[in-house]
Amino acid sequence: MSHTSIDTQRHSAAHLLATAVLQLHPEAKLGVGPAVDNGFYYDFETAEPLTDAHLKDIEKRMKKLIGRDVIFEHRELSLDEARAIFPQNTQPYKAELLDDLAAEGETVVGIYTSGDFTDLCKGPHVRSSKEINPDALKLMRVAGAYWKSDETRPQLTRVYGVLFATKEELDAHLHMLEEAKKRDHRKLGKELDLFTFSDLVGAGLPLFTPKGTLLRDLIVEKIHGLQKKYGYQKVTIPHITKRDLYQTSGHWEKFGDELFKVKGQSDQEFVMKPMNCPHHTQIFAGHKRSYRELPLRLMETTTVYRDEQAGELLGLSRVRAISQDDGHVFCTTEQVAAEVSGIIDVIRAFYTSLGMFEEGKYWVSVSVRDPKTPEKYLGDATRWDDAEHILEDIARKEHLPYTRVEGEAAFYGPKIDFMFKDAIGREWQLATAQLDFVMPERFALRYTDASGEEQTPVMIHRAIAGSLERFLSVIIEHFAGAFPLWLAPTQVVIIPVSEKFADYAESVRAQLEAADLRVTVNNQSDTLGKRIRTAQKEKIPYMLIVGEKEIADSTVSVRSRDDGDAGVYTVTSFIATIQDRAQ
RNA sequence: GCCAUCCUAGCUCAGUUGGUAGAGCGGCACAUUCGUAACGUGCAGGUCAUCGGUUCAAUCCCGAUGGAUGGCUCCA
Repeated sequence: MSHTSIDTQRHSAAHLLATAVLQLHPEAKLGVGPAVDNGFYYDFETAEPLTDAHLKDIEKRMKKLIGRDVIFEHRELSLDEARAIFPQNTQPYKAELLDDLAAEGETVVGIYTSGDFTDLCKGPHVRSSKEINPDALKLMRVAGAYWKSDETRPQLTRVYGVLFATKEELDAHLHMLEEAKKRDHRKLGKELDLFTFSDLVGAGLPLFTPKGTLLRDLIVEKIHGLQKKYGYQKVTIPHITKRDLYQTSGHWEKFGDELFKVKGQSDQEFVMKPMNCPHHTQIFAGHKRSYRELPLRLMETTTVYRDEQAGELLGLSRVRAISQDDGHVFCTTEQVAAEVSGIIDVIRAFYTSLGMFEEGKYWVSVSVRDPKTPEKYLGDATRWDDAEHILEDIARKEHLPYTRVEGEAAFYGPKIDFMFKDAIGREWQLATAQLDFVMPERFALRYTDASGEEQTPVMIHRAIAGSLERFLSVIIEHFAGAFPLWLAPTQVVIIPVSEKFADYAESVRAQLEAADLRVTVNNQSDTLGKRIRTAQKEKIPYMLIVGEKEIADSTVSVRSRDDGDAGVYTVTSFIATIQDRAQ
């Protein structure tokens, strides 16, 4: 009977994992092995690389150990005693941890022994391995991981396992992973024909099909509609620029490696734009500005290009050509709070329309400086303090579920980021509002205030969907491809029972199109059942079946993607029923 | 970029312990004209990711490159 917490069991399982690996690789050098969400891991450096093929054997050995009633015993040792157990030559990582502890002023360290395995460890642990349920344990995969998460240090092999209290919980977890796989946007993007990749075009460069492009346009139009009353104006900028722009903005120094370089006929070197803000500042700088023009709100949906590390790319979630619904507000310090509130209004309205703005489905990061590394941020400290306070105040007033996260600020200012989860719980930043006191200064932006003095405006960067690619990946998974009516690429498919009713189908199509609905007719010679199945797999919200019965009184038989048979409607009453949800 | 695994038809996947390959779905043709999740028959479609090496012979073994996946690092 176990009275220890599942986290304790997971941590102990990590020790058993190390024990099992040492049986196979007595020379293995050990890193660390903590409990994590749903399980545990341990990092190893072995002479022969550990691979997935070894997992079965290791898992079997772990289960054997569990059955053997291994007792976990705790001891406190002096540093020197511990160093004798973890000598530099055979266990350099443990030895380094001991050095770290010594540097922190520790004089005694905790040691746990379980069977013939001894580890440097604070605990706590189970008393006996029997407290762990072997049927609820599974090793999942191996992965590389840098020692101390530092890419300049050696890379160890990390073995991940999951552990629960019961086999039922393990099965439920594995089932959840299966379900998540089914709604993976990479799979659905292919099945629903939304986007594709080409080896000839390159990694991280998605190609959007007509349906995928429709989705993008619908999203962008929705955002435009919601923010109409906030006074944004569309602008257009070229996709390349001289490097001078980023040398002035400060981006060159920080992100030079990730810029795509472009050369023309002259020696002049251009770069693909990795962001739009510097360009937008030059629109502000285009002529003398008065305080009467502020806030000046510019926006544009446009693509930026970033040479992301190859290993970082992931479907649409992380790409090299990133389409942003990017906006920049130039305003006075006094206007900042109202402007940010307005942005949050739009974010709230937009995500509410998708059912994603619900408690527990998102959280908000008030991203501020890391006080330990002030050199990473540009601009003077007082302005930073003010800006961070403004954002936190707004988050509080707007009742957002926010957390202050140190070290997440951009180098030019603090920000509010809206974080949403995908199908398997990975979090993605979508909407954002970022304050910037630095860039206006660097570009020497000025406006004339009411008393005729020149002043520097504040700049606010904002995105509602963020990266359209990332946004699409999240909503494809959120809806498992079954988009709400207004977002469905095809909203209605008309299925005539047989070819004899094709003319009627066409007349129904014309009526629906006149009502601005996106409609297709499926006239293929497949059976009715087959065409319904096809529509269902394409996740088209409504199927209208028309045949002899319907022609007689100008009706359609409605089948809903989500609820099945929905009854008979006249064409006009069907349109009236769905029209509100269709736009 | 790093570690590991992987790449066979448009898609999902079999297969060959080295003798140049198959299925289902999809596509096309014919047939069918059907009442709420798969009618039937036939055909087309692959230098087995690319390039190089070993070999009498490579889709299979080795290497490089490209791409994908799971992590790590990074993310304006």
